[in-house]
Amino acid sequence: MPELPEVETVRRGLQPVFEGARILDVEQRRPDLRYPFPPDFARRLRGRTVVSLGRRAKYLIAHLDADPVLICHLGMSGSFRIHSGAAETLPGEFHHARSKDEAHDHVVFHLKDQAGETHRVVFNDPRRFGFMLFCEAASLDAHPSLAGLGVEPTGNALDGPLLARLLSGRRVAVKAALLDQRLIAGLGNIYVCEALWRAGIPPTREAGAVAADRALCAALAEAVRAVIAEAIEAGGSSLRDHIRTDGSLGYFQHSFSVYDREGEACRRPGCGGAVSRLVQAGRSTFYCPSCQA
DNA sequence: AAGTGAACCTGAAGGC
DNA sequence: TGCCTTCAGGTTCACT
Repeated sequence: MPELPEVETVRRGLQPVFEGARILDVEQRRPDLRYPFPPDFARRLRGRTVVSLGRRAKYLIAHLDADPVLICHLGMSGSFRIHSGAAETLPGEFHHARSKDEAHDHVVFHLKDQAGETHRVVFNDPRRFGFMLFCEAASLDAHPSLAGLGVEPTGNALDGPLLARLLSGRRVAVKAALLDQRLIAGLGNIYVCEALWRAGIPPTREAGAVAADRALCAALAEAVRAVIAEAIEAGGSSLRDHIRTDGSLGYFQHSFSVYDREGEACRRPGCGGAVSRLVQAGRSTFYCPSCQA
């Protein structure tokens, strides 16, 4: 699912419920997701207070009042739902068949916020590519999941000259380079396609060739930052099962220019081309052969 | 070393 | 209706 804008949308949705809240209890309903849960997962979280909920690339990072730090990744299909207020129906209480969706509710956090309100935060992940890990606060930056990550495409850090340095000398297609989390951290298949379209760059062009063109690098850096900023502003996209923490849908999908639009008209004014699909490194690339040439 | 493809897992969608 | 194949937002690992 989730690329950086979706993870940031989730973070913003969870923040008011998590930050300052005490973790009353954690239900861990299976031994593993993508990886096994850490030993004593629920026990180590119980009683902790959440100091802050941050994000690095596509990782959510919950800092607690004492070790450990909780690192969470949504994988392809992970999502959080918040149920606030008084005790609700417990699963099975009325002998309702558990819905198919509920079968993928893998973790439930029981929280009490500073105002004394209680919340249940449910992590659901049908494909189970998501994961939750612990890390000691002192060694967070050295954690294997985080240590190699590149620059965030938010803010102003990613500009033309930096992008040129990142792409310089690389023989891979620029599409693959933009997906490489060691270079830019947080881009995924959708927003890479969108950014390349905005900048008018063919996805198959060698990364090093883009690096050699200063104007092109400036345009691509600007396109990456703009598409990410706009998607965050719009509350993330909504593909299939991606939902925000309140259950509403992100709507950036309505402004996709090329992603999942194979055969449809290019949206660049005056272009007149049609969106094509090709496969690079096993993943679909959507682009306009007319204006990305 | 860098780059490609498979694997992880479930569900949705399309063809017949 | 069902059975089959293909495909999906990500990451990691095993190969060339």
